[in-house]
Amino acid sequence: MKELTKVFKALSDETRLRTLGVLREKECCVCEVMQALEISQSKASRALGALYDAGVLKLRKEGRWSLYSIDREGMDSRVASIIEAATRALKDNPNAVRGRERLKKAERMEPGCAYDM
Amino acid sequence: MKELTKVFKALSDETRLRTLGVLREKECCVCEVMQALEISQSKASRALGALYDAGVLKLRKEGRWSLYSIDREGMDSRVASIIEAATRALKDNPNAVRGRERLKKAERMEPGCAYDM
DNA sequence: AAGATGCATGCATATCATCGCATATATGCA
DNA sequence: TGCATATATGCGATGATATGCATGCATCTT
Repeated sequence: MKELTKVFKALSDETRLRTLGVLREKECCVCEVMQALEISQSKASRALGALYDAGVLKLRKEGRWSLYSIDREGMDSRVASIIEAATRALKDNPNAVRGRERLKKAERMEPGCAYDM
Repeated sequence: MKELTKVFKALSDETRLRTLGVLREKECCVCEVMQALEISQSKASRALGALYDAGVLKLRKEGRWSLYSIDREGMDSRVASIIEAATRALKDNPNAVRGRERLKKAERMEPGCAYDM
């Protein structure tokens, strides 16, 4: 039960949901997420961390990058169907679509982001 | 997006999730929920109210009773698939099962509630 | 009409979440 | 080694949540 509420809590925040919407597309590093969503580095890092803690994402370290992706195989099947429903809901969401648009432009090295919102 | 986060937020609390687990079974009045989950009246009322506000439940007033049930038809399809995943996840959850067990007793104790009439 | 019942809600309060800022850690490169 | 980059996190301020208690309100019963 706790595991379930944890997942729902992770999805209950707009930043984190948008993050999931971007990861729907592909594995991302923190700096790609911050560019795609136009958010600060700490905000992106925390959003990813929360989704990771909830068991939704997996993490792969590569050099100085932390590469996050949806952990489709590792998830409990109950959680998996929730995440699937969530990502499907994000498919046509305008907000999520915009995030994925910006993701295409995002590059892997973009320091000291001034975005901060 | 806001609608989605609202639904997830509604599901991110143990009391509310357990409430959904009970409603999975049948339409319930507030007093049945409070007995099934062994929680206070105000807690039950608020849990139901929050799920209602999120668009997950519908409400039918009958005499002095407020009868809540999962609004399967009225829900947005995106939300519906999330709720379906959630209720499926609650199907075998021990905590949720216990709630439904107690719900059966609650019926006996409150024959005026729901059902019949 | 008076009392009981079922429910919603305002208030006070305790707990928790969010976020920017600054900083720590780890890695890579010259 | 020294410096830049990518990420994580401690801290503090601000805001949001959860919940018990008391009470208000509508409805039913007698």
